[in-house]
Amino acid sequence: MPSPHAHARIRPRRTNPEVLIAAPPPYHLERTLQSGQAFRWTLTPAGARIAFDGTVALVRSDGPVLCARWLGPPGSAERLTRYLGAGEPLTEIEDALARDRVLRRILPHTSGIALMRQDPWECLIAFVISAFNNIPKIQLTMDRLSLRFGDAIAVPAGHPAARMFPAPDRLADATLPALRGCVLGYRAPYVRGIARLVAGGELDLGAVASLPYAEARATLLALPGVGEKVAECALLFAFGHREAFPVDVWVQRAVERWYFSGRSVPARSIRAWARDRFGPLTGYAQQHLFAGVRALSRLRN
DNA sequence: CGCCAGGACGATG
DNA sequence: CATCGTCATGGC
Repeated sequence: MPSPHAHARIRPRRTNPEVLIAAPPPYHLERTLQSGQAFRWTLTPAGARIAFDGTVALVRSDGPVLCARWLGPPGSAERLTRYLGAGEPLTEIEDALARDRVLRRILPHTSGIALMRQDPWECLIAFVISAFNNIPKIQLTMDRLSLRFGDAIAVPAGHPAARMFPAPDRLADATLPALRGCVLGYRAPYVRGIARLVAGGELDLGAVASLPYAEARATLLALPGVGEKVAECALLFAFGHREAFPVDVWVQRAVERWYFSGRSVPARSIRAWARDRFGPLTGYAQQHLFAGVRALSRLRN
């Protein structure tokens, strides 16, 4: 007859151990997750949660480290680190950005934002959905797609059920009404069109990832529902091309107001200007301008 | 209720 | 090549 103590010893542990990920200051987890790069995170008092890499990651910030725990099968700390941009040399980056008079003023409100390295497929679809849309509804659509078409991930009792973002073949086989049920609206054929190209092997996103910026950009621009802005977002947030500079309405207003005395400048000119002005930090400059102008807007309203 | 949303697309000048 | 109306639907 085993004692209660012995029983406790052989009982499998209910939770995976925590993994510590170095994220030295100024790295700022919440700012990074809320900077409009990713749309499938859930922020809770216990930390930020996402279905990622075949499991569920729960991450919280604790000083110079991130404490990560997998609620599903054990995942890869290395891939999570890369995803979160925790290894980015932010001190060096922000010191350089602060030489710009505008960014120097913005940085106190946006410092710590890291550029992420998301999954190209998911990121590309997220920004196709982002077109003529608002952020809460982008999140809603991504969640509904996952709920309807994604694989379930087993999590311990007490945690909300989780599903992966659906693989390309899942969306390729979906009917348009089913996709519209995920509030995709008029973008449904775009999403399914890209899904079919990937599932059919005509578009190899892994191969695109090894292309230089200009060629990767041209490849993305040929896809349905992908214009200049969406392509730049995928290039910056998933493919790691730091010279990308997505110009949305917010960034356009910010640049026109803060650098061009308020006169209107075409988006193409702004991109060229940014690349010339910020060089290898172009993508970071954009991310701080976007976060900065939105923070100021929220402050006024 | 009316306006808006991290734009893309096709049709016109 | 620049401009312009249109697009589906939930937030706010």
